[in-house]
Amino acid sequence: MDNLSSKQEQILQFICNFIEENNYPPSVRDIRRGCNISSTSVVDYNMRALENHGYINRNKSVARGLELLWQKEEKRGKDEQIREIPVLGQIAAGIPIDVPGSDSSWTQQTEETIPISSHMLGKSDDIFALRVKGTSMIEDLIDDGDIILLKPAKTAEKGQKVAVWLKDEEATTLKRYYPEGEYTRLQPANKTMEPIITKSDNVEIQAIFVGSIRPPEE
Amino acid sequence: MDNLSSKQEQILQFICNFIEENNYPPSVRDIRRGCNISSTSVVDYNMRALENHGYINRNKSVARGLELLWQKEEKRGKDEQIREIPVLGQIAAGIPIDVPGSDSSWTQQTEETIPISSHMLGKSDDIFALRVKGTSMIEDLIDDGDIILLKPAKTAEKGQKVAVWLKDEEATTLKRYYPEGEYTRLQPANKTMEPIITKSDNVEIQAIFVGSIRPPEE
DNA sequence: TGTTAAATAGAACAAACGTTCGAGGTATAC
DNA sequence: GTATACCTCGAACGTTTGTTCTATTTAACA
Repeated sequence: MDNLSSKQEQILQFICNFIEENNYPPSVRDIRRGCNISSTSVVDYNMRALENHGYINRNKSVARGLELLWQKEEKRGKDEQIREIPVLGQIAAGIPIDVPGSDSSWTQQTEETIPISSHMLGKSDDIFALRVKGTSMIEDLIDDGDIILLKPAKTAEKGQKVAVWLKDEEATTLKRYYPEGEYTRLQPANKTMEPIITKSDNVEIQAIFVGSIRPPEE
Repeated sequence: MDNLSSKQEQILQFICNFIEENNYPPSVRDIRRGCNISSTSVVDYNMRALENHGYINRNKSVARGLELLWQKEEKRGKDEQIREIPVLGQIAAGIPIDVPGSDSSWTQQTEETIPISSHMLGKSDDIFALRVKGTSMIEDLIDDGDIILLKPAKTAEKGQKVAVWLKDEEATTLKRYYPEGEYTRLQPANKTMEPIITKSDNVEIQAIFVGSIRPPEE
């Protein structure tokens, strides 16, 4: 907020408060009263300045045809901190199951989105979410019903948690990734379950696990 | 939306759209045009009905002095799904350290809040968050820098992840909880670390781990 | 059919409103 | 001083706008 006189700042602030309170913009004369200005033309004069600086929009000769382009930092900040992450479906953390609509990619349809604070997201803008079915990753604190955040990728490093597409089985599953030459071991994080060992060219990495959100138990 | 004629519904919808588009409410004559109504008095007539039903507020003889009390389901829903969870500070997942301002309770000051979709929260309204320092819970997928969600509690069951206050040490730490008679074992989820074994009456349970949010790596 | 209430129509009024105009004020620079 | 840029003041004009008034149409019902 620079280039503004104290009066212009005051007017801007008043408009902001007025709208918040009344849900409709103030008239020129409302501003005159609210800011203790003696003449409507002074208000007009300063509003013109505000308009030129891009803080407001004015709709000529429309009563209260006022649009606030400027927002207080706090408010704008709050809005920007929330990103809508699409929940693209489910993924099996257990016996691989066919994911509805998965022709080796999820990016078709979105069931729903969940708002996530961008605190928790990096700058990556292609992160998506899946709801976990099964308990094969229970020891990695990924339980049935959890929501996991994934970043699309084609390759992964040993030990990483990845969503993989098994070509032969035509199924997708979430496992730890252990490439071992000709074969690849997909290791669940659950002692009661056996790893999946399959030919490496049967495995197609879809996305890498980057974060999880575990809904609290009641 | 009952008790409304189709014309009243149409007007309500128009007002909604108009505000969304212009950021200020429509005049009676705007509504007349927008809804193909022949007379302003018809608009007034139906607006009066809307006002009586509590869908809008009208400010007499104030141009565009119109307040929309009714909101579309979708929009209202979106707003309500976000809850601000306070991040009350840090907790050691490693060597217990004194948490700033912790006289066996965090509920004093709030550093910041993070917006969490209420999808991920139960109905509990006292959940708070802490930022994890240290890697003692790394095998439980709680890493340095993670944000954990906690529910205040005085007791816990064996094996649960809890935030405990160690009276003698005057320190707080996040560990798995294993009460073993006279002594209590606080087990880190990290093979390279030894459990803390201390007298049971030295342990004061603060909160139970209910969820975690792991910010994705870049 | 006639009766009654609800809805519509068009016109008009008074207030609210955005905007303009000319005159004056104040400060800074020359 | 004078010039100039910036701001203030009060009044006024013409439009927009909420509201009212009366007359007319429509719908429901007996």
